[in-house]
Amino acid sequence: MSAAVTSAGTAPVTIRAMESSSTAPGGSTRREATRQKLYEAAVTLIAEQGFSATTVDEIAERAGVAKGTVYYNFASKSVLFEELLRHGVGLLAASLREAAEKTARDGGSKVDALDAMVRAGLVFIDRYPAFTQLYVAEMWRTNRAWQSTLMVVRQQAVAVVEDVLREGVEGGEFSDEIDVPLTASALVGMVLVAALDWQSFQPERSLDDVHAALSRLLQGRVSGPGRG
Amino acid sequence: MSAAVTSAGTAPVTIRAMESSSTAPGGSTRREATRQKLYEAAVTLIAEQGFSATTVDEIAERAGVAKGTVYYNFASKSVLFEELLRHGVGLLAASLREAAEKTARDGGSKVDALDAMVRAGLVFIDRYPAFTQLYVAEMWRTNRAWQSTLMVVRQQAVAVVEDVLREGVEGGEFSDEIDVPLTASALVGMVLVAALDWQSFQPERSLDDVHAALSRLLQGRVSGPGRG
DNA sequence: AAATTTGAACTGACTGGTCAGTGCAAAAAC
DNA sequence: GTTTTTGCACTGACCAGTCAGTTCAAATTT
Repeated sequence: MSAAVTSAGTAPVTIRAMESSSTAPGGSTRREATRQKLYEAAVTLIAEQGFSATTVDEIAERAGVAKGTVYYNFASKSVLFEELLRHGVGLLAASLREAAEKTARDGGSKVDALDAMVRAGLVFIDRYPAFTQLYVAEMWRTNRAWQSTLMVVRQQAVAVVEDVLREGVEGGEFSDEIDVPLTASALVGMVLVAALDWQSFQPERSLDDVHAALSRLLQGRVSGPGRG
Repeated sequence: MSAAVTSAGTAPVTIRAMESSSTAPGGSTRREATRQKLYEAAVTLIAEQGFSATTVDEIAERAGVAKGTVYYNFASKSVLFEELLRHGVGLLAASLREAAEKTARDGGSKVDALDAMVRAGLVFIDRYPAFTQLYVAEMWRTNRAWQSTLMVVRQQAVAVVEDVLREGVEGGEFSDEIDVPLTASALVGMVLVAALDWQSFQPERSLDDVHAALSRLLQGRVSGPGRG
């Protein structure tokens, strides 16, 4: 095994991008706009073709920017990709946490919180389908340079689900027999795959429709005869 | 009930089992052995690195074969990959169908059938983790040459789940309100993601353990005492 | 049964092309 | 006047696919 983690020495590249638009602290917004364009170009291209099959020239062209600009803004193709990952998952995690917290504020149960998070997940995937594709495609790869980035990024999202499950167990709402990490994974997988299939094969269906079907599954309302 | 159906009864599925003898025009055993070696080399490399990042030279080297041999046996890199996909999903679909049919023969309910299929899925992923990784990574890509192969291949596996759900609805065991295709997707996703996370992050856990956790979720036994 | 032929299977150096990343002078934006 | 972007030529590595030549076991001939 080589495990050649060569140049881990470089200074951490500034991870701004997320809070972009609001309150410019003397910094240039122009640069942020360029980076944003590059993110958007890269995310769709990589989702369609994969990282390796996507060229920097393509990204630059779709972003309407010169190739040199890509390298002025990002140290390398992989760095661009890693920052894109962090950027996207940051949005997702924030959205999930927001959904869970709102439910808590409104006095909802933990199942309600999970349900709200399922919906938030669907909304996110509906809004950023390319990012979701890309995430799924790269998540379980071993041996990749950005392995550690992915781990961090995954944990950020899954942890929110785990937290709600754990609170549910502690509060007696969920059986203390449940396996929190595994159940969280399974729930994430349920939403992820159902949503991707929805986007890919039945894009005309409404979000509410899909949400209703997943809610039913989540709440164990699958068994039992129909009204006929 | 369910759960106790260990893999003892199922026939061990070996990759070799698929082609073995029949349908060979030249009837050469040597050639089949070479192709098998190439499949095995390709599946792990592509799972690790992705299709585009994996070179034909690497595949040949790992298979212990010259590069020319790859092209003697397959028309191109993509063709090798497509045949690999068909090969693997054939095994999975057969395994799922077998599990469902055995449950039916034993007079089990449809929930039992689903549970048996969850287990069969886990067994498959446990045995061929690389194939599973690769499948997930390529499934939802648009724009790829083997798009149609993937569709066929996906349908082969998902259809088995859909069939069981549909039969369950018709027999009154499941609510006729459920959305069959979407629920099937969600169930597949649940198993897929939970299993991949298991393999990636907690490989020391037993299959029974993981199966038990998923069974609980499947049967809606998540909510605790008090039925909050 | 030894010598010879056959051809499927395999080999690996080679080719034509692609692509990440560089370098830099000039323009544009701020 | 500093920061950012542009445009474009260039390099060096890498890679899919090719092809003329080799291997060897079985078939055929002697």
